[in-house]
Amino acid sequence: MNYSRQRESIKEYLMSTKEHPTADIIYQHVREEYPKISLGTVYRNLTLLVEVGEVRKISTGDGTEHYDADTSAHSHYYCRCCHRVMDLEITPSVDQILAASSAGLGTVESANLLFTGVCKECMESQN
Amino acid sequence: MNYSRQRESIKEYLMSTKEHPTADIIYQHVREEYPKISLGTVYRNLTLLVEVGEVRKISTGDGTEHYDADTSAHSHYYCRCCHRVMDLEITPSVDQILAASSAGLGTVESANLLFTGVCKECMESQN
DNA sequence: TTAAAAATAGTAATAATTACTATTTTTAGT
DNA sequence: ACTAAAAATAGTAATTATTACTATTTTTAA
Repeated sequence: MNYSRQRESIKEYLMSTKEHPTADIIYQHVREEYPKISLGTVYRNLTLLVEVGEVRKISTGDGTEHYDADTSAHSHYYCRCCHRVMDLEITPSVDQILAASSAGLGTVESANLLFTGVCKECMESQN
Repeated sequence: MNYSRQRESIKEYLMSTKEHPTADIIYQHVREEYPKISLGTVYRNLTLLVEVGEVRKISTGDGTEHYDADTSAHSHYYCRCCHRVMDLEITPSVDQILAASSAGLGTVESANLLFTGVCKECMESQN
């Protein structure tokens, strides 16, 4: 994998935010630095970065994928109302991961725990 | 929500399988009983059933959603090679769920733990 | 039995993502 | 620095999953 400024910019933006943005949001931001970048480039690089483990993909089921440059073990909280993804410090316990990998299933490359609910802000604006 | 034979057939098929099928697979199966059912009907009913809590949606990030009529607390193992979703008996611990709901985030309606890796069968066929 | 409400089939539309290709950028060796 | 091969890009077209729309059919409750 060769260096590319566009990929660096994508990484930089992702590392600077805690928003767990979608490909399109990332595109909009990177466009400020590289106005000619194409959405395909964003997608291709996100896929690459996920493959080499520098970025995490978060699937909430809301119709589009979210991305996170924080690859440390942590979980997420998804609000089905405002569609935001927030960090949680808790992580799947080692017990659980071991139970899975020793269950004879195969390799376990990642374990993601996703909580879904309605966040405080959304409840206050009574949706 | 009124009764419909198509919705019953969807539920019936989902309850009969452990395959965690996608909307399209469900469509193909229900079509054997109701050849005129449309894919839109499958989608609409799946969305409804998820809303009332009779069906679980499983987002693996493989480009399409998977569905499961087993709503008991359990986790899943996803093989990124053959794209199958398998059941795991382990569930997110009560501690984790409480930690999340008491973290002042909002309501916690569901907690899903998803393991991803390469399953035994796929490793044997050396992919 | 009947009329209102809900659901359906069939089709069109949308939105996210991937594929393709000619051009540009990066890299490794000179 | 110079250059050729390899990799990456922009721009666009194509694909795929999902949703929206509408005229017709089914379900339900009186």
